[in-house]
Amino acid sequence: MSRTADRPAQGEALSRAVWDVLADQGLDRLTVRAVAAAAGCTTGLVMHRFPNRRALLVHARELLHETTRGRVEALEAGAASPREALRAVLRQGMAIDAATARESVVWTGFLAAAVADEELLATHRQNNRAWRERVERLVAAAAPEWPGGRVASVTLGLIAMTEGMAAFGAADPVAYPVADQERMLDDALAAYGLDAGTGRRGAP
Amino acid sequence: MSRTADRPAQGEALSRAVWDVLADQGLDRLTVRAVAAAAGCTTGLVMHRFPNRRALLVHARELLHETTRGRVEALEAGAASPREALRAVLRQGMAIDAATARESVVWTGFLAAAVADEELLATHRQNNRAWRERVERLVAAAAPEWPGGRVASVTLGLIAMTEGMAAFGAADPVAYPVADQERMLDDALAAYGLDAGTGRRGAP
DNA sequence: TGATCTTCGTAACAAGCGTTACGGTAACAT
DNA sequence: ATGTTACCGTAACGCTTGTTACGAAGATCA
Repeated sequence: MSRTADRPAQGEALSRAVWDVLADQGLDRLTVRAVAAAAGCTTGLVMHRFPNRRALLVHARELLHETTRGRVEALEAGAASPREALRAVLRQGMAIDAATARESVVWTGFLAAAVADEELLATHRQNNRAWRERVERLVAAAAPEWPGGRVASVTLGLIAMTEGMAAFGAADPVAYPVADQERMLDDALAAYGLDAGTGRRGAP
Repeated sequence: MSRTADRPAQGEALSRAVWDVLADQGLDRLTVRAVAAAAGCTTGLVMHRFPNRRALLVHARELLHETTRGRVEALEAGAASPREALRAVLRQGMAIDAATARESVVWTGFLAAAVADEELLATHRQNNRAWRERVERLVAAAAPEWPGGRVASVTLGLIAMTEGMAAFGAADPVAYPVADQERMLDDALAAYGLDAGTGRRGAP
């Protein structure tokens, strides 16, 4: 990287470098030197843009949050019905392509790192609760006649299921192909009475 | 630890030390010195019992596998019916007490470490596939009339759900109390037609 | 064109890591 | 009681890490 190309492109390259190292080397290998090597620069530039190593972590954490949030909101806005919106949002939470599989790996890494890091743990809880509330709104819109208790329980089942599936699929894509993941989701939605085909629960 | 107390007790204390460090300090803090400090000895003893750091990891990994396998087999053997066996086995996979929550933390740590460790990744896939096959047998026994495709899909939904629930519950026990986890599991089993109350699917 | 300032590469530091080698001490056999 | 053996604490090595300080090179403006 030459001297002073342009700031935003450099910042983006650095973000991608952080993301790359985190995704295919793990969180404990996210060293300043590894990020510099992935970005094609030296540690001087990295330490000039980030005050310390922790700033790299929180930056990647925000990157993960913004990426998923943007995709989820686009899917939610572009869905034809509440039930299709619910399905699309849950689907992107699994490991259905290279991007989501990488996100699952990074997410798992942050979850593991949150054990010994109070700040990462706090942001995890905040994002996770926001995610649950979002899916709860989608479930409530997909089944307006349900009482709150059922909405909460079904939401919990769905987000836990997709989260676990993302972990499984990312760690063993051969054993958990995309078609199996999608069938699992559709079967679960149908079992809960949330399949898009039938308009309301119990209707033919 | 005094000199030459007795070998098995010392080995067990060392195993517990490895487990403790792993559970409440994370995998990247699992250093030889940290294990020695947790066991109340020096690094000399640790390096005498384990050839290198990796041996600590594989030891803890086997410990995790043996612990869960023993508990699962005991629950399966002591269950009154196939459906109760299924429920009991799935229930222990969530974060329902201090022990299972710790196991979930350790499991997440190993999953995150498997990103950059081919051997850990291989053992993860092996254990995970064995786990899926076990639950598939339980589901098939709980619903003998189901075709294989439905057994596989429902099994996948159940193991993904409990795995994600374990991760959520371990990271945020306040937001995911045990009662909510159990209700989620029971609601899911009922939605799939696997609740213990009704003998067979659709029967009153 | 030359002064100045921002930008970033280079180099070094202390700290912590895995690992190894060595010496001392407890246990055991005779 | 004494020699032998196995066990384990001590200390050091080389390596990697985060972090800091310094200097050079290009951009900016007069």
